[in-house]
Amino acid sequence: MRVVIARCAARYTGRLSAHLPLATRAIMVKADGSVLLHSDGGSYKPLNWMSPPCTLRSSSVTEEAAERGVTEVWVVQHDKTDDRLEIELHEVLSDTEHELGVDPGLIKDGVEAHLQELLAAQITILGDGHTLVRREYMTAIGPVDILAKDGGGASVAVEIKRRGEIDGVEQLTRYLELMNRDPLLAPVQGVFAAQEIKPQARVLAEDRGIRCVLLDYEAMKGDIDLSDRLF
Amino acid sequence: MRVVIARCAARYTGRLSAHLPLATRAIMVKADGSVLLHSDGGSYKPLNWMSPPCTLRSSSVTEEAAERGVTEVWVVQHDKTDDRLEIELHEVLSDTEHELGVDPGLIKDGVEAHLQELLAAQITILGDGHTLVRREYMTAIGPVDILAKDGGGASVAVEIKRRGEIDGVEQLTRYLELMNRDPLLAPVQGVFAAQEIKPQARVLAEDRGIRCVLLDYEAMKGDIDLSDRLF
DNA sequence: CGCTTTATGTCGAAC
DNA sequence: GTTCGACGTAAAGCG
Repeated sequence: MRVVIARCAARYTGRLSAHLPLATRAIMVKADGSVLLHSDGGSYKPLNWMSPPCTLRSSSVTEEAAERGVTEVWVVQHDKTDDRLEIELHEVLSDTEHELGVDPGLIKDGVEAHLQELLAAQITILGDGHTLVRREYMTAIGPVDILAKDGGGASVAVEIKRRGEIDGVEQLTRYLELMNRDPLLAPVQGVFAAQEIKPQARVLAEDRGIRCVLLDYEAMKGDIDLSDRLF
Repeated sequence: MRVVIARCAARYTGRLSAHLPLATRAIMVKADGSVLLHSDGGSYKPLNWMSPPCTLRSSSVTEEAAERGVTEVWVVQHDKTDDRLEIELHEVLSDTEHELGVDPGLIKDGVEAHLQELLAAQITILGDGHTLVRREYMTAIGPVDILAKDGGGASVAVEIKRRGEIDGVEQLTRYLELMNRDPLLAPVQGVFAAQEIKPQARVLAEDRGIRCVLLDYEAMKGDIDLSDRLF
C-alpha cells in the first residue's frame, strides 16, 4: 500500500462526471491498483476513488498543466468499464509505501444468522412447549426466519433482528398477513425477537398483536457452549 | 490526518459484533476523530471503521494483552450511540501526521438531474415540434422525469438515465402502463433517453415500442452555454 | 429535526 | 455471469 499526502485536484468520469478542486488530501493506492482520495473529515467514503480492477498510469504533464503548477498526472482507468479517474499532483508532501500482505478479513459474530441458529436450538425461549418447525420457512414473499408451534400446536412465525426497529415489524406483518391466508397454517402468531427492541417498534408490534421477545445473545451462546460440553 | 501502518487486531460492537484477526493494516485517523482500518485490497470501504462524531482514547494495556504482544490499545467510542471500535496495536511500522485543512468537496457535473434540466431546456432534441409540459410529472407510482407533447399534440413520457439499463426501461414501462389508462393523457409515447444505452436495454425498449434517444451531454451543455452568451 | 430518496452505493448469495 | 436483497448502508434533499 502506497500512501501519498499531496496537494491535488482530480476529475472523475464514468457513471457521472465530477471534479475535485485543488486541496491537500491523502491518496491511498492499494496493491490491487485501486485508488482512494480522502479528505480529513467526512465518512469512511473517499471524496473520489477507483475500484478494482483498474490500472494506474503516470501520464505526461502538458505545458499548460505545468504552468498551473502540476508536477505529475495520474490516470486511473477501470479495466472493464470506461470509468476513469485523473489526479493532478501539485505538491507531494509525503509518499510512503508498505507491504501489508493478505488480510484475513472481517469476521462477523452477532449477525442475525447466528441469533437465528441459537434461537432455533433453544426454541423454548419462546415459551414452554414450543417446538421448531423449520428455519427459513419459505413464503411467496420471502423466508420467515423461524416457523415454530406453541404448546397448543398453533403456528408461530418469528422474525429475528439484532436491533428491532419498525421495518422489522413491517416485514413480519407482511409475512403474517400472507401466512394467515393459508388454512393449513392459520392462525399464525407473530413473534418479534431481537437483542434490542426500539420503543416505537415495540409499540407498533404490540398494537398489531405481535409478541416481543428480547434475546440475550451471550446467555444463548453460553447455553449452547454448556450443552456442547455436556455431550 | 494521521496515518498509522501497524500490525493490529480489532473488535467492533454496535449494530453488529465483529472482529479482525491480527494482520498488517493502514489505520487512518481523521481530524474529526473518525477512524478507518484499511487492508491492501478490496473497495473503498474499510474493513472496519468508526464514523464521526466519535472520540479516540488510548486505553491501558492489560497484562494479559501485553503477553499477546499488544503494545497499545485504542478505543474509539461513538459519541451518540453505543458503537465502539477497539484496536489492539501489536507493532507500529509507521506513524505520520499531516495537516490537510478543509476540503472544498466533490463537485458533480453530470448527474441525472442536470441531464433532465438540459433536456427540458432543449426539448426539441426529442424531435421538431416537441414542447415541454413539465419536469417531474407526478403519477401515483412516482414522478416521470419529463412529460412533453410531440408536434401532433400527443403525450410523450421521457425517462432519463446517464446509463440506460434494463431497470430504467422497466421503470418507464410501469409509468406508461399507468399513464395510458388516463384518458386525458393516452396515448402516451415512451422515450428512453440516456447518454449511453446498453444493447439489452435498447432491445427491450424497442420491443415495447419505446423510442431510444442518445443524449450528448457535452453538446447539450455547450448549446446552453452558447444561448447564455447570446442573451 | 425527522423522513424519503439516491448512490460512481458496496457486498454477498442465490439462480 | 447475472440478479436480488441487505447493509454498522451513508448522504442529500425536503417538509
